[in-house]
This record gives sequence, structure tokens and C-alpha cells, in this order.
Amino acid sequence: MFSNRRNRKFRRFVSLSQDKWAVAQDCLSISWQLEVPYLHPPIPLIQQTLNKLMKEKVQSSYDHTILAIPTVVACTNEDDIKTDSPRRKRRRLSPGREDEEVKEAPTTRKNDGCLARGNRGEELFRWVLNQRGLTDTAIQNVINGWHEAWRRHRQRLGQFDEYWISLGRRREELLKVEDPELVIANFISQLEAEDATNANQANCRSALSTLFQLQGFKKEKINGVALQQIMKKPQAGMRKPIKEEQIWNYDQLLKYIKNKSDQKVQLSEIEFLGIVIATIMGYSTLRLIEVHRAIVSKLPKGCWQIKTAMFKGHDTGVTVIFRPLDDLSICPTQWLSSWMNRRKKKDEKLPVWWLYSKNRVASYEETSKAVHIVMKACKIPTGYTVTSIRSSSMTKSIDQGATKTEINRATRHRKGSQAVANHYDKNLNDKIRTRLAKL
DNA sequence: CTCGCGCTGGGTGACAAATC
DNA sequence: GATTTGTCACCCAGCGCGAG
Repeated sequence: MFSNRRNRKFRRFVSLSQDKWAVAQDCLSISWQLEVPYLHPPIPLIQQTLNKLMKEKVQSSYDHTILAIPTVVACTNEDDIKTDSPRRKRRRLSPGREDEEVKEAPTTRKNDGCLARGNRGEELFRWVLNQRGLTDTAIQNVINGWHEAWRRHRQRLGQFDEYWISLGRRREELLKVEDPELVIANFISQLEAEDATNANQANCRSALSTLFQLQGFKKEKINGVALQQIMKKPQAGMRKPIKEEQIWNYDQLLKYIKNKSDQKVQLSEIEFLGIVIATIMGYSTLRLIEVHRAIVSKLPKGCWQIKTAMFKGHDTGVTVIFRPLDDLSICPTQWLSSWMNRRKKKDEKLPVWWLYSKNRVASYEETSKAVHIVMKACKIPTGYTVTSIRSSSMTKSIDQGATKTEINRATRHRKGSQAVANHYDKNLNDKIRTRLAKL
């Protein structure tokens, strides 16, 4: 209330002046009966605001109503600012602040329904493990064991928390659950009824079953026949159909890079970055994220070493060494050394993907953008992702008659041939068909 | 001061690829 | 094949900053 589109705290707001985003204009003239108002009246209107509050007897009781007057505003903290739409509102908490909130982890707090979903999930998770007797450090270590899954788990657990509270259940009841499968099954069915996506249902199931496992339940108690039946539909929906896909020709990229090799000076920083990364990806079949977090160093005889970590599957370090190829114009070593040569003597120690124009390291998004610019420039049809460089380069190798062993070694896939056949070997079956057609 | 734009980081769907 | 988890792409709101 009493805000404008610039300073509002919620998506819905009532403005002082005319504004088409606002729910209404003039707070004092509308009813507050069905609202949980966050009031920030100008000083002259404080008394009128209080009067109206008394008169209207706001439904949610005074406890939930927030009245911000200047002195209060000055010490407002995150707990006081309620978000009405946690999915869309952005969370801005410093790490320190977050810890503080965890310690408070209050079961007594009245308004935990208003926390952002992810926060809520994290709080639930930490609370449950804490109740089981794990120390804060132990819990943190559990979380650190995930690289990416945690980000999702906390979201889905937040979603579950919303559901649990909406059933009118309390958090303590979660600890007394005897049949976790039942809880998950009902939750997923509810999601299905609400038209949640297949992926969302699967993720919710994953997160919840992880939570119950960490609570100490055995897998059989969590994953029973009923749940398996329920999961069949979302699972089927997520399965990737086997299809024959066209892939662009790797030579297209090589020709473009070869072409640009003579005109390195004219390349903008971002184009240059794109070419260097695309070359590395093409020759090493590393993923973009792996290249992005790599440490690059120079070795004798014009060799370059790329050290990075593979989180996917291996959870281990990888070192790739590039040696000069016959044609230096399409060789990653030469592109890397000229990339490094662009920087001044005193800046040699800077991280590889340092951008001079921005005076900072290129973000992951920027490297992705750079590679896309290069892909666009060599006329690769739109719609291909950066990983298609992997597909394209592997497809070429296979086409050239590389053996299974060579491919497996080069691609570093655990399930080697299987993964390559499913995702990367984009050779169409045209040749086989042509041969079949021969009489 | 306002407007527009780029950057950020949370959130999510789709896909990839591992383990169970 | 089922399940779990990492990667890619995109969206969105908020913010800072420079131009006007």
C-alpha cells in the first residue's frame, strides 16, 4: 500500500498516483478486508491508516499486518518483508544472512509460508536432518556432496512444504510418518491433478525420496509398487524418443576458423573467445562448462595443457594436452597462444577467459554467447546447442572410421559406446539404406 | 531525474548421462 | 529400464549505470 511501481515490495500494490500496474489507486478508499496489508503510509496519513485498520478489522488479524513507518523501515529485515509470490520474487540474501536464518529455523515462526520456495525447502531439509541429530556441519557436508542436484532438491522440497502446510499438517508430523511411500504418492498425485510437468513430478519424487532416505528409511519403504505405478506416466513422458537427427558438418566450422586465422587482429574479443573455445571443445570433446572452469597453462614445444574438473559422472579432474597439428590455422594450440598473446606482460597471470573490454573473467553465459556467435557466423542452422559441437566432431570421427576404442577414450564416457550411440553419433542411416538398395 | 540496457542470480523445462 | 543428477537454454525481476 502507498507505494509505486519503483519501490513496491510485492507484485500487487496500491499506488498513490495513477499507475496501470497498480491494483488500485488511493489506499484509503479501498477495502482491506481480504488482504494482508503491508502498509507504508506517508507520515501525514499514519493516523488515518491506523483508524482504517481498526475500523476494517482486517481478516488476517493484526499480527500479520505490517505497518512500516520511517523508523521501522530503517531496520526492516528480511523476515518483515513478505513476498506474495515466492516463485517470481527474487531472493537477495547475503550468505551470512542465510546462515543466521538457518539458525533461527523457527518452528514457531508464524509466517514461514511467505518465504521464497527454495529457502523454505532448504529450511525444511536442514530442520529434518537436525531433528535426526545431525550437526550443522554434517548437514552442510551432505549438501556439499551435490553439485547441482541440491539447487533442485531445495526447490522441490519447498514445493512439498507448501503442499504439506496446505493440507493443514505440521512439520513435526513429518517426523512421525510411518509410510513415506504414501506421502510421496499422494503428493505426486496432487501435482498430477494440478497439471505439473512430468519433469516437475519426477524431481519432486526424487527430492522427497532423498529426504526420507536421509531420515533413515530404507528404500523399500519409500519406493513401493503403488508409487511405481503412479510414476509410470511422467517417466514415459520424459523418455527420449530415438530419432534420426541431422547434424551439421564439422568441416563447416573448421573452414570458418581457418579463414579467420589470418585476420585475428580484426576479430572482436568476444568472437575471438568464441573461436578459441569452439576449437577446444571440438578437439577435446569437453563440455562448455568444463572448458569454462578450466585452468590453462603453456608447456614446452608449443603444447598447451587444459586442466579442469568433470562433475558429470566422474567427479574427477581431467587434463587434456594439445600438441601442434600440421595445419596450425585450425589448431587449438595456436589459437590459445594468440589469445594469450593479446594480453600485456604484466597481466599474464590473469585467468584464461579474462575479458579486457569488461575487465573481468567471462561469465559462463558470455562464453556460451561467444560460441553461438561463431556458430552463427559459419552458417550453422539456428537451434543447435553448443554441445552439438561434440556431436559434430564425434560424428566426423566415426565417419572417418575411428574405432570404438578410440571414440571411447576420446570422449571419456563411462558407458562409452552406449552414450555415444544414443546422443552423439549423428550419422544418418542413409549409407546403409543406399547399400541395401543396391541389387 | 528518467529511460533503456546489460548484468545477475534464482527458477524451471528439456535434455544428457551417470548409477542403481 | 528406473532413478538421479549434471548441463544447456531461457525467463524474469531487480539493480546499477550511462545517456539524454
